[in-house]
Amino acid sequence: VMILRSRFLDARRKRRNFSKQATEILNEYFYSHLSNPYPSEEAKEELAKKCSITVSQVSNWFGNKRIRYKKNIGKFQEEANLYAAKTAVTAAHAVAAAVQNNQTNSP
Amino acid sequence: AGSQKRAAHGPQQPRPPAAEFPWMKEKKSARKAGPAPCSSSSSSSSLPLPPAGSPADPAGLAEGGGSRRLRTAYTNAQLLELEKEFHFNKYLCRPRRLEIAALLELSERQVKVWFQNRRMKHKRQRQHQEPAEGESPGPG
DNA sequence: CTGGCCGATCAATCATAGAC
DNA sequence: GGTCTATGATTGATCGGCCA
Repeated sequence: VMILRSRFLDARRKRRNFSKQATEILNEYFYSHLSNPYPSEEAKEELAKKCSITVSQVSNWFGNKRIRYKKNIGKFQEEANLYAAKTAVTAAHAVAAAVQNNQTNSP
Repeated sequence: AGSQKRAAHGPQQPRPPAAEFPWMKEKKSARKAGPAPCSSSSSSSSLPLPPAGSPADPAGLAEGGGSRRLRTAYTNAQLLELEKEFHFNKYLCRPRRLEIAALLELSERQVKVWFQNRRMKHKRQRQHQEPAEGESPGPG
């Protein structure tokens, strides 16, 4: 019975999935930073802007994504493959830049 | 000494990092949660009595390092009292906390945590209210 | 050294949207 | 119309840093 549902005041009553474009952007970031998928406050703001959602929603998305990913890595293999391929190109550029930076900055 | 990831050079290996990074390991051991608010005249379950829903009672087997304490589902009455107090002051002093804890049969720690989380939520709600003034629940 | 607060995060759960 | 999964939001509780 919905008698004391009590939750009738929560916002999660009616939620809507993010746009395909937003999910794409978030996933791209997530899988391109799989070694440390913890965007900074600034990065969150940037993502929020690009996805047309709030910073809190970005935080929620990453929080859910991290937990669900590690709880079922196998389930995300396909997705990981998909975005890994997409980010592979970008990664190559990043590596190149890193090498350049590494040479000019040796420990 | 940089922490470069061990990326195998497999041109024909579109295999994802599949590697398990530190963040994938579980954290927050989450040990205790209900240290019993030392109730003298209470032989019944000191734990937050489960509502009609009865969200299970795994607390029974929550001992020995390794067990995960489930999130305590506070009752409507407890939340009501906590919110009432929060409306009165956003911060609690120790004496007051003691009272609330005893009254709701919660530990001081739980009351403290509840207020902290509440304050954070309060702050968050202001963020979506200040930037935009036109707010209408719109029953539809 | 102790204790409270803040900010971020975790982990479980709620409630709904979507697939079948 | 109903079940099962995917997904966003909520929230009790923890971790680390800061400060008196």
